Amino acid sequence: MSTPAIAAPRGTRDYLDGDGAALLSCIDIHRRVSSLFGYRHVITPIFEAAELFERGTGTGTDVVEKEMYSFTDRGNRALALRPEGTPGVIRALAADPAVRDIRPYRAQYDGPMFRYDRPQKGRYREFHQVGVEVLGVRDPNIDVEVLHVAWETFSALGIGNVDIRLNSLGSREDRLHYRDELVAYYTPLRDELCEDCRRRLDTNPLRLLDCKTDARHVAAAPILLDGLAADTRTYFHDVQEGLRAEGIPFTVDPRIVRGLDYYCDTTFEFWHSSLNGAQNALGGGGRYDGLAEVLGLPHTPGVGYALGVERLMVIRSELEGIQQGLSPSVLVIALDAESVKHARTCATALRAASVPTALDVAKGKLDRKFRWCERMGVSWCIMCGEDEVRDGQVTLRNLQDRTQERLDMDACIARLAASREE
RNA sequence: GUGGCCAUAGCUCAGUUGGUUAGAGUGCCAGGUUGUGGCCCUGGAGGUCGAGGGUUCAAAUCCCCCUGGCCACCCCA
Repeated sequence: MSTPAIAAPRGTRDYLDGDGAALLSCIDIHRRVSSLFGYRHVITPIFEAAELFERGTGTGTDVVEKEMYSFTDRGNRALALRPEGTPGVIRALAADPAVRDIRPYRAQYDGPMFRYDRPQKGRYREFHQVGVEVLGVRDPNIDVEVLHVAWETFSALGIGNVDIRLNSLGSREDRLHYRDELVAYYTPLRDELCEDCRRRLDTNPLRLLDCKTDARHVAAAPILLDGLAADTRTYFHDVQEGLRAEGIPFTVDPRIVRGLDYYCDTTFEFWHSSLNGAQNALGGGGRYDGLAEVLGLPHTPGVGYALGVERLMVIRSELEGIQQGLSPSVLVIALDAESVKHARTCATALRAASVPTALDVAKGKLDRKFRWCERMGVSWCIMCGEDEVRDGQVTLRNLQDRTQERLDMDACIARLAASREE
């Protein structure tokens, strides 16, 4: 009693009971949808060389500079818990001789990510992402396909009204040129800017466009899209045409610049009205043709997205009628010690017929067992006692309408299997 | 990393200007009822009042600090 209990670390959470099912349900749906589009599972380490993110994600980004879980192991290696999935997936795929020349290579992934940030609802230090990457091909139709997979995932999750915000950052040269333009525009205005913006002007000028307080300056600022070279402009145009042809709605938003260094050309975010704040996104992504080279790997163009599972869950929890996974749908109860064997046989047969079945052979009052079922969402009970063993039958009770009947085992199984399909 | 609100039973919450044994509802357990749960009755368990320190004769209550949650920033998923 004197030792204090150990709590879960700040910003982490336990997924118990229905929450665990809800998390897995989102991940399962994304796996199913992306598999339908031909995306192969890629599983990469949860920790990587810290340098992978310093070079890939970028040392100038908050994600790497302020939020990364970096540490050295007992062999004095500089490692980091992954703050995002893309660099690891690119490292694995672009380096592997068996797959790096398969073009395009469609990859899907999911799992925990880590960022040292101040926790809030829908924002944790350990959180989960699902995502895809397509490597090896630079083609607007691939960008469209990636957005299509995301769109189908939202649909399969039952999440409607997703707002796709689309932008193009152009080539690296376009972006550097635009950066200079922005600095030239903002520098004379320095004294009129808010404190944050003065800082951004020095550190990350693209972020000036995110400012809410200096909206009038943002409105008059030069627009990146206007300065794009002809071929990148055509590329962006083709992406938009492709989305229209696919019937995927989107909004072009020149302020979508993304927080990671490696993006070029197409970038996008997924917004939803029930998440607070304009900066709170369901997910995002874009094209990163230069990333592999920055990591010292052969040139490998790519495009992908990542979605925050906890944010998908926030939205889904506000929807009605979403089935949050399966609990056992039947409890088999042995009413006395002599009936345990009969109950076991019955449970085994039900599982063989794919009916989720829990077995209760413990002592205790029947009414407690019924209430246990109620709390667990179990809707059927099978009772085996002296009479049932004698007749080779079971008693099947419907816990919702409180009716029950004596049946042969085969009839009982057929009954339950049929009721599950409704 | 900055600012604001908050923390009492498993859950939802009372708790008077600081006052002696911290309550209610609900849930849980046992019995009334030997193999049948929604109502009723009886009894029971369950609290370091988030942690630590301070003020005081006396702290759930006032002060400090820490931890954690939520909200708004920063930023992102």
